[in-house]
Amino acid sequence: MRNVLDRIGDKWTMLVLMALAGEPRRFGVLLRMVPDISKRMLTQTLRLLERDGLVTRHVFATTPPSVEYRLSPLGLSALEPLHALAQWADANFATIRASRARYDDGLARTDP
Amino acid sequence: MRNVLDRIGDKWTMLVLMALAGEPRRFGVLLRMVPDISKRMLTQTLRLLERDGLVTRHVFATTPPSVEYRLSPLGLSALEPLHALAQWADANFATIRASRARYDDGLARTDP
DNA sequence: CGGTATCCCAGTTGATACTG
DNA sequence: CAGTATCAACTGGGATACCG
Repeated sequence: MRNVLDRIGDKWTMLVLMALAGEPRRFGVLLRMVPDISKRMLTQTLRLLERDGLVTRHVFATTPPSVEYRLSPLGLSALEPLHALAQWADANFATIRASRARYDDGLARTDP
Repeated sequence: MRNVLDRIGDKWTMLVLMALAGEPRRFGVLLRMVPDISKRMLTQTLRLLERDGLVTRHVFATTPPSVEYRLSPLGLSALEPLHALAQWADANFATIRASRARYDDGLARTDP
């Protein structure tokens, strides 16, 4: 189970999964959708998701070639708990930011 | 939001949070509960959770001193989506393992 | 007991360049 | 377009030692 959570919890997986929600996307589109991800990391993340069976890869023999990635049913099912988490994060973002500011301020005032 | 998700998605946070579910725990207990975590990492994780307001720290002036950590209401609320995710991981662990094996086997057979 | 301070290596990532 | 290859830089985190 650690293995599964580790994959989902890595820096890019969740973002990629969410970028694939709804529609299948092409490589280049994903690259533009996920902020700051590099080709290298996008490729790696997609391969790992494919390996885990969360994403499927479809190559179209056009020129230039286009490759589409889409969520498998398993990948789709993962989106539910992931959305719940994202919603939680979104709902409590401000609170957490405030808590951080208070904490950091507390350190700053007692130390210098 | 990335900042929030990054914290939750790191190697230890989720494990520590879940170890704190239900009861408050002392430092040493957490150290033993979370497999393979070091003092250094446990301390760091707890500080970050405290900073984010998910965990509160309570010092008891006994000898030797004891320190208890407990989930704040915010931390408690985080547990819900986290449990949903853990349940998903648990439910699909076998499927994913199988997918990985199939994928790795496919690579192994076509390459050597 | 519950930390903090250092050191340091291994693995991850970003940049860059090249290819089918 | 959709990758792969290579290499340097950065960083997480383990090991270890010491402190209140």
